[in-house]
Amino acid sequence: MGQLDYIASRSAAPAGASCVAPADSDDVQRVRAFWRRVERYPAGVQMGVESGPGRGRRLVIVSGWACELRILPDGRRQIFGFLLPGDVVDTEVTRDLGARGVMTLTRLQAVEAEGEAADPATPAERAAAASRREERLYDHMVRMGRLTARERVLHLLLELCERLEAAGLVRDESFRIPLTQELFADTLGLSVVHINRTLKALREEGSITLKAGSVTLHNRARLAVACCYEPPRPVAGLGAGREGVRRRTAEI
Amino acid sequence: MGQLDYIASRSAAPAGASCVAPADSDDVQRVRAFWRRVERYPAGVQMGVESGPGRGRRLVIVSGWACELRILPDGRRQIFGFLLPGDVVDTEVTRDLGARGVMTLTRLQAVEAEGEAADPATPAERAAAASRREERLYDHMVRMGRLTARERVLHLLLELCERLEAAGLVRDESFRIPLTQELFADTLGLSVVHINRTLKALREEGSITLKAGSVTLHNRARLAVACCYEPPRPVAGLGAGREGVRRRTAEI
DNA sequence: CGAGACTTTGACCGTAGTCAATTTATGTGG
DNA sequence: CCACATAAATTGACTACGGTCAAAGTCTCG
Repeated sequence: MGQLDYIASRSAAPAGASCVAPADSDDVQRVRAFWRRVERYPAGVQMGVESGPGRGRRLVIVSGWACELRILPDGRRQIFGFLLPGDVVDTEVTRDLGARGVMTLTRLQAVEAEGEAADPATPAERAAAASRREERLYDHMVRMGRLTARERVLHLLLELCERLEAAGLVRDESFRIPLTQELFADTLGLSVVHINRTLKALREEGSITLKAGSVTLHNRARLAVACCYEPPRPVAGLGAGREGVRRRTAEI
Repeated sequence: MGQLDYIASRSAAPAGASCVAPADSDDVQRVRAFWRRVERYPAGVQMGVESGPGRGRRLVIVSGWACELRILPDGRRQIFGFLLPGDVVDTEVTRDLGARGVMTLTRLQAVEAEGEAADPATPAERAAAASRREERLYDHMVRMGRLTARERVLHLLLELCERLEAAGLVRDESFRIPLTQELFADTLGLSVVHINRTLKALREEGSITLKAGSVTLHNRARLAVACCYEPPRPVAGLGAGREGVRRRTAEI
């Protein structure tokens, strides 16, 4: 992911900065090579359905959002999670149909991840990424199974903020969020109307600012407590005991 | 998993069958060797917390149930899924604390999976198992996010039936289920009281029989339709297109 | 038989869903 | 730059699914 980092830091440079470096420096060559490999997708399309030789690829998102989802036969829709810049879209698993689809939510730029050998990510890094991804699935289940509407929204926003921050896409606790309320609803297992009211309440109580596709979270620490959000553990860390185990596991 | 199969078919033999094979046959030796390796755990304990050299092991469940779960700071509990005979408990991931714990629900027997080399499961089989596991996580999200209480219960029962059937633990569409209503509730994101009423309704409408820790599903095909349950796809299978993609992905 | 865990039931409440109409973007073509 | 078309956001009125509280009934096990 060295190249992505490189590009990211580049584009993060102040817009007005003049670039007067020699046109054939190493950097310039690398950037050009990078952008030549970038693929573009429009918003609202399903990824990874080309069943040709292209399937089974691992794409790294450079910019834009996508989501993993399933649509039930009767039209109900469930979104499992979002794919943000820096995340890997595994087209292999994707074509696994009924189970899970991947859909772009915005225009998207992505580059194919190099093969195992050339991949700058170490096996340990890959494993860590997979582990974090799985943990996000668990978080999402907790959200839908045990949190109230208010908590669900906050919990999701905190996760997104955290991840976008890692991608350098958060400035002053605020970030762009290309989600309609319908997408929120299908993600959190709520109705659009209720999402609307919940957002309204959060705005009115001053917890968040949300307009024109940008969110600001006011006092993340407080919000995290309010919705049982725990930031992803650093790296290793040994497990602590947990209470609350019921004694008898009787029959039904 | 050849050994497990072997044992399973053994214990499935009619209870009254007399065993008069020579006491030192190959089979007998193998069975004895197998049972010598079996570890036993009581019900209601957290697995994989021993942080000694034992952690990071992969145990295959021989008999009994366990579940993966998380407990929130305020006591709310969410169960992510169940581990049944034949499933692998990955103690490695387990000690990853706050994220996910594994708790036995009954007395449990398990054997340590052999290392990569000696493991009779091919890499492809392992991958398939991992993929099926992930798919179950998606199923569970759909359950909690988009299904009604009635549907959630049916959907879960169908999944368990399917899996237990694969393990040879279903007879005449019925199987033993060591879950309290509280466990059901914490799995499906509902309250105990509501689980109770939902089960009552399902019983009264004749969809299921449920008593003394055994369930019978009446007309699985019909029930599957009633709750949008799709049995796990065979193996490969290419993805079909899916409709319902919204046009514009506007801002919030 | 008694204790504790589990199940069941009733009464009542509240969060979230549904339906439908209105308002506000966000485009798009002229 | 404006008019129109369409997607998205809002809002109100009403409903209902599911939660909470509390009490009583069952089942198991020591």
